[in-house]
Amino acid sequence: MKEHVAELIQQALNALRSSQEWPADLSPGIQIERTRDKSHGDLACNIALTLAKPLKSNPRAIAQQILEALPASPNVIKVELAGPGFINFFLSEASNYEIVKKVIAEGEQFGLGSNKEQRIQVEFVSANPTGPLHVGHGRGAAYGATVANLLEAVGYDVWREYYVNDAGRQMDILGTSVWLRYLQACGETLTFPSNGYQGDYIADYGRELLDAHGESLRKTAAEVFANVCADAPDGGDKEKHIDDLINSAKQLLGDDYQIPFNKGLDAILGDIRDDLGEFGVTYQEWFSERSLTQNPDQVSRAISKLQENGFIEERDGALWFLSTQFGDDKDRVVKRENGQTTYFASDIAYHLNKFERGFDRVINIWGADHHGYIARVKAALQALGIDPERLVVRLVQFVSLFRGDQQVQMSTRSGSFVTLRELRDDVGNDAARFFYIMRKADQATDFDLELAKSESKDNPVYYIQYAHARVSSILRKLNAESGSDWSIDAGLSQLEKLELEAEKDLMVKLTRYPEALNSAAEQFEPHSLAHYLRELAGDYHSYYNAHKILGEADELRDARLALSIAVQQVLRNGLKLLGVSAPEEM
RNA sequence: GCGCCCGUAGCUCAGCUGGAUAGAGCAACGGCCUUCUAAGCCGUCGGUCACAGGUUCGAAUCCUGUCGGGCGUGCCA
Repeated sequence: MKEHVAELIQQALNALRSSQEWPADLSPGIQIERTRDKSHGDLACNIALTLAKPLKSNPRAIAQQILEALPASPNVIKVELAGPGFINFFLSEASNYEIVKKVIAEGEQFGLGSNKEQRIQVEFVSANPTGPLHVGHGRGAAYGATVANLLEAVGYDVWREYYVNDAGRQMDILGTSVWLRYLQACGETLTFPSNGYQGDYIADYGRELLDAHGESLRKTAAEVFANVCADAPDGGDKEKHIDDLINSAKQLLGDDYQIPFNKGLDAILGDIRDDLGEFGVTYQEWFSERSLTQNPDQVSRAISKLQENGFIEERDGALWFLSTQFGDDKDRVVKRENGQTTYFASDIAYHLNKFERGFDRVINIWGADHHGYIARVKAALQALGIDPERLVVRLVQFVSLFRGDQQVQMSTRSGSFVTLRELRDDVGNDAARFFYIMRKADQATDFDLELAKSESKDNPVYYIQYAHARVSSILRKLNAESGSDWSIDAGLSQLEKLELEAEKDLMVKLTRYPEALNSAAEQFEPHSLAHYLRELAGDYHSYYNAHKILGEADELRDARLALSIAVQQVLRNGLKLLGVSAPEEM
């Protein structure tokens, strides 16, 4: 309908231009808005206000001219000039009924966009596979999955990807931790490094390794700790201590070092994958960081490419990427003095790889603590000749858990963090998915566990689901009472019986769904869709409470049922995109 | 120090990218069930949009500064 009215305005402008009254090169963008106040009609256009300056004329006078040039339309019953120069459109009742027919006809397809022929990659979560996901990762998971769903819904070709950091020192620490636990399981006596992974699950992996491989990987504690620097509690350096242990493991095990390393990696990654799967979060690809360095070595190639383009400089034996030339705060090391490439170098290679795979746009969803990386990654893209605008980075802020007004203390360091799985077990997947995305992602948020679990209108998830279930409930009762003397077609042919203000409001709200979906997708802001659904549910609850459906005359009953089913359909479509179930009964 | 994000009702947050009289939900107070689920509905109360300037027909929204809060700022990953 917005498009229709915009078209009317466009025709009026064309007419005014061709009649020589206005300059021909005038081509303003036409904005049509929904009015906030009903006395302003249904739709409003501010075109006269924006034209006031270029035309050097009074906005009301311009609006008057447009109004006179406006072609008639069956959908518009009245057009008014109001306020400083707004043109207000009052739509016909019939135009509202169309939406009910459309929703019913399109069903699950209602609101979906057509193919936009653009490929978008969405990379999200990408937590290091060194332990279970915690509630912070959960927000990234819910947000990323929903953004991907929304983009897909409006017509983009979406590729969901998890970047697996399966290379680098952290993973070596993990592999070595697993091996040391294995040695303990074999009966070796040793002091576990203070900087190793302390979690109980690591000890489980050690035991499983013993079950699977017997003592083939066993070395004596004395050998392992032979040339290892003292740990911090013994007055040494914990970083040096763990690095020495890693080297010791690599030397003593040779190729077998891969066994405990992969044991840790596979077990944890498998757990993460299960966790996300249960949460309704799936990927097209789990992209291995290690694969970047293996035939061909894409990290070296990326560095060479930067070098060819003249953005690499050697300093103090290390290779630096001159990111300051693209607005970064300081230059960044890509290859260390010891010859090892940095994590950032892998990141450059990964992003080059993404664009070489042909994605038109790439969206990275990162934790807020990574925001310092945006400038340097964009700098690298620019240096590689890729338009940095094609990379969108969205940051997800932290989550604080509350139980009522009591904050749940969490600290990654002490290992007392709450895992995503614990959260899901506690409040359920639906509430978790919804609560995670109901706030703007770039804003820190409080997650009230008590509220998420409560079965009352205070809980927005239940509130929306309940509206959906209510419609099912009516239909159940209808079937039980009157059997089959009802059909949706009968309802659709009686829509003119819907003359209540509340019914019009509902229909207008339904027409807004595609707009809400589109805007949520393009802005990467799923929270706005969540708000929309809550409003729609609220309108329906009000309506339900004030007006009977069953027991009214057949024509009216059928019309109201059709409207109810349309509302239910939209609620279901929206909830599906958010990853929340739409129950038939509560 | 520098960079990014934020500041809207007592609380948690929206505000359709510059529009008309700033909106919801909690909380508080007062109503509504012999009627399709009261897991709900209706009403009342509540605001110097942190502050000060600027841009223009028009600013919570854009620009500058101040104050206050969060995060980041490794030859770590």
